[in-house]
Amino acid sequence: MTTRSSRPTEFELELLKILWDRGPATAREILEAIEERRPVGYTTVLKMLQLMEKKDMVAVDRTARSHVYSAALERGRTLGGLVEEFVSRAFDGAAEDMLVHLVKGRLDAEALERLQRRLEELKEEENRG
Amino acid sequence: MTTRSSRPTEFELELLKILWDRGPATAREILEAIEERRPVGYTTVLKMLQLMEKKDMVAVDRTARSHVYSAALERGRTLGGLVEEFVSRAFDGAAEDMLVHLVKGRLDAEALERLQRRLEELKEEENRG
DNA sequence: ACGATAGTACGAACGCTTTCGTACGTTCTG
DNA sequence: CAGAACGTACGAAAGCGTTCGTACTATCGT
Repeated sequence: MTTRSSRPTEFELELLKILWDRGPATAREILEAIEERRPVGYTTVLKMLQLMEKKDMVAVDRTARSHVYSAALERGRTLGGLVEEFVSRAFDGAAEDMLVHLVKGRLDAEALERLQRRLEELKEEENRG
Repeated sequence: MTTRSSRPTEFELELLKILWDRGPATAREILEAIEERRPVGYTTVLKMLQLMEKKDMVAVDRTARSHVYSAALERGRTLGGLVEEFVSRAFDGAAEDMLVHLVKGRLDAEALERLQRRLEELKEEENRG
């Protein structure tokens, strides 16, 4: 029975991405990472982390005075779940329909080339595995 | 000045998709379409449509007693905007990273083939346009 | 030693989406 | 034509995510 990995909200995902990128961090460090992009209060971040702990989205090391938080959800699985949900919500699960939108306007010719190569690799993997 | 097409919420998108698929419809018809999947109250749907009218997401024809609603947002533009937002939110805009998740587990070998052909077309379009 | 600084905990409120009850008007039907 | 059935309008509240103020405790510097 696979663990019911809960769906992170927007803010939760923002925090998780920071933890995935930078590894374990204190509330203040996380705050500073967020503040590079937008203003936010320290207690807001802290509260969020506390709520996420209750949801088992982050783990906390309380040995030091400044608690150290780390992501408790696996990156690939979490993002995969979000993609899955989004495709189902917006395209009734038709991943290919989404692809068109993804390519249109977002990828130039070079990116398309790279993408095609990547697909070629994935296809071979699929043929093997 | 590109029109600020507002982002539909989950429920709003559900209604829009029904209108895109089936064309103009009354509240009751829309209700029935939703009820094929989940229970919902008639006035809930109606209220939603009224709110969406205020946001210019649907247009209403009030000539008949049963008002007839139709989507006021263009399908491609709306879905494209949602994709854009999602990729930016979850992958910091790296559409290719998302691709991997999309392909993994969701697309089999045949779908990959189709996808590659579709990409080929898109690439040619891009070369021209 | 004690004021300043930095940390945690948490209640409370706000905004947004969703949901429905209720009031009221119109149309159909026997 | 009276009552049922069907339709719209809308206030109100519940649920959720986010935000912050405030209270409290621990540590640091002089």
